[in-house]
Parts: sequence; structure tokens; C-alpha cells
Amino acid sequence: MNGKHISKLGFENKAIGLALSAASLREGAGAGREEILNELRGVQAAPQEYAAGGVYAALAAHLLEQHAKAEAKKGVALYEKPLPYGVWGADLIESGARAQMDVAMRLPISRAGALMPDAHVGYGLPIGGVLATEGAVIPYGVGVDIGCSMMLSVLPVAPEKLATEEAGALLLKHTRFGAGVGFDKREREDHAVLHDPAWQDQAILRHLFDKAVAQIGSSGSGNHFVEFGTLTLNQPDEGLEAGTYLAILSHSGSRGFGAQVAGHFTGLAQKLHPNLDKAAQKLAWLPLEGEDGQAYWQAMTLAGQYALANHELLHARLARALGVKPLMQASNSHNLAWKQRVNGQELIVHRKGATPAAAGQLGLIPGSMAAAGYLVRGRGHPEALASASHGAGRQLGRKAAANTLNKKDVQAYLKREGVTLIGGGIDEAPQAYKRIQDVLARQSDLVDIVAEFRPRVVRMDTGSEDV
DNA sequence: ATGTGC
Repeated sequence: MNGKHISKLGFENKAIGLALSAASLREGAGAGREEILNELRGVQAAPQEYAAGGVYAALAAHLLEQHAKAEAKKGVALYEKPLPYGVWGADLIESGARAQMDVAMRLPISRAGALMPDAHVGYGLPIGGVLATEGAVIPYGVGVDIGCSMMLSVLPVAPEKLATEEAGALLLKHTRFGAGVGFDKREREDHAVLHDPAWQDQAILRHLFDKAVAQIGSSGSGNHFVEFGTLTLNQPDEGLEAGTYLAILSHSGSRGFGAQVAGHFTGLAQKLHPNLDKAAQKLAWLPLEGEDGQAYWQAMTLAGQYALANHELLHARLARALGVKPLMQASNSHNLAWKQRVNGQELIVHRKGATPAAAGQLGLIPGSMAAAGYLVRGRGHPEALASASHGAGRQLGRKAAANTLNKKDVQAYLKREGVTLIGGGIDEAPQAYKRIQDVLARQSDLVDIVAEFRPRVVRMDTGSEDV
């Protein structure tokens, strides 16, 4: 008896090994080759009858597990019609983003959803999409930049006390931008998140730890920014008197660490669902109670904390350089999944470019590099799953922006708005974004405005082409 | 979004 005889029966890989072990036991008991092959055919035809015990139990259990997996793979059909979901600012949202949300609402795991007024097309779930699922998490429902987030520090400094040149110098000295970029060894700072025991729990986390250490406190590329500006409160709130303050606003994520976590787990999810409708391929999910789902949840949570730690170190550096302590700070993640009760049921709420906006919860909604951003307070709208937009949202894709806008127009726009820009590619031009006032007007039932932030000195990554 | 794949 050898593997050839057995693979001829249609067994594969691990099943061949298990069948050979069983066969040798049967040979030892005096059974002949044909007799054993017949028995194996029997196990193959009805493994459930052999799983309880005996020489073929391990093989039968393995075959049953394989069958179950195969059934799961075959059984993934999308609902014919999307579940209904709320759309805020439908007049501002391109059809492609609606189409992506429609697909998401046809997944068998989907239970509720909403689309925010800054929505635009993304990988899988649209940016500005909120999706509640049952018992499963979608890595691309969170996005590539796990834990991408905002932070505001309000400083005990009058805005005019910081000269534009000094603000620019501080940003150049204390921030790091660009893909792959981190801090030099002697400049690195420690943070409690780097001592989380979770780093030791998974091979991928152990592997990415050094990169996380090198990049903590940094800001990345694309639409990420750090800026000094003027925060205006029209009335006292959050322990601040009405008035104007120098403030720091930043947008950053979990850098290479989070990106690699996202790539790894969406790969596992897509492998688990090879027959998923093509339109939904990038929405492949992991059962939350499975080993991979649990591992993703742990890694995602860590990446979310790591992203906030990036902001904390950055703001601490700048405040220290100015010799002040912030009067007030606020932060929020806008690419993450949360366990949340929806209509009395605990679901997994994915926000991909959407600000958590539970009643009373503070959030930060930036405009473009040259437009105001807002400190807001959530209103806990149930049909929005307690969410709001995460910014103004693009009206031009990166390529379209690069093709239709030119440097002179962008420079004139910045000058008119009194904004000094360090770095920044043409694809991040203010004209590439929707008007933040329009976006806010479409979600006045989702958030209240607490304060307005006007950017003055902005640093972004250099991008492919400087403005 | 990330230093990388079509």
C-alpha cells in the first residue's frame, strides 16, 4: 500500500497521510490491499459513520472538516437586493460609492449600514461607509490604514504669538512624513503601546514590531497632515473659554505596521471565500470566533492604539518645543471596527472613513489643507449607527486632480486663504475636495459643531509632485 | 495608505 493507491481514490494532502496511517494499522491486523481500499472508499462515501472511533476516525474527522469548509465556500451567495441603509448628502455622493455600498449591503453577514456625505469609492467598502455585520469582521471594511485617526491639541497660546516661520520650523523638526519614513534611532521615543503584550502573541506582530518602533510618532503620506492653526469657540465648552487659541491638528494612521496587518488578513479572508461574488471579493470577511478572526481583531485593536500613540507623541513633541501643556485634547479613530449594539443586537460596526458620533462624543472633521476643520459633538443618530463624515471627502480622484489642477491655481488658493504649505502633492489640492460647509450641512442631525479650526501652517508628504 | 506590484 502506498500514497499512489490512495491518491487514486481521490484523497489529497493531509487525507493521504491519515489514510496511509490507518492502512498500515489495518495491514498490521492482517487485512489485504483490496480490502483496505474498499474500506477507504467507504470512509470517503460516508465519513460521518466512521468519525466516532476506530482506525479511520482521524481520517473521517478530517474529511468531514474539509466537506464543511467546501460547503461554506460554495454557500456564500449575496442577497439579491441590498438591505436598506441611510444616505446623508446623496446629492454629493458619486454613483460608484453608492454601488459599492449596495454590494456591501447584500453580504449575508450584513445587518445595517449608512453612507456619510463625504463618501467616495474605496477598496471594498466605500470611504465614508458604515457597515454593521453579525459575527464577522471585514478587513477591508476597516481599510488599509487601520486606526487612521485625528487629534487636536488646544494650546494656552494666542494664535498670533507663533510666527509662520517658527511654526514651519517646528513642523520640519518634529514631524516625519513619507512612505517608509520613521525616526532615526537616537530621535525615537517610547510609548506604552510598544509594551503591550499583544506584540508577542502573533508571528506577524512580532515581525512588525521593529518597524512600529521606528515609525511611532510619524505621519505617513497621502492625505495625512500636521498643522498649526487657529481654533475658535463662540461659546465656552469642554473647559475652554470662548475665544481663539493656537491649536495643533493632525491626521495620521498606523503606518507600515497597520498596512501590513490589513494586507495579511484581507488575504486570509479572500482565501476563505474564493467563490464570493466578484463584486464583493474585497469585502471578504473572517468569522469573528475563528482563529483568524480573533487574530485580526487583536491586531486591529493594537494598530488602532498605535495610531493614536503616533498622534500623542507628535503633539507632545510640539507642545514641549513650545514650552506649553495643552489645555484640552480630543482624538478619534475613523478607520476601525467596534462592537456596538444596533437595534438591541451586538454587531460589528465597521467605520471606514467615518467618525464615531455617539451622543456627546467628541470628534474631529477636517476640511482640506486650506479649509476649516471642525471639533464636533455627536448626536448619536441611530440610523447613521452613531456616525458622521470623516472629512470633506474627495470630489476629484488622485489622478483626476493631478490631470485637471495646476500648481499656480493651488498656490493662489492657498495665498487667498492665508495658508502656508510645506510639502503636499497636487492630488491633495483643496480643489480636489468637496466644500466642507456643504458636507456639514448634510449631517446637521449627526453632529453639532463645537469649534472651528482654521489651518495656517500645514505640513504634508511631498507627494509625487510638489505644489 | 504603504514602499510595492502589474
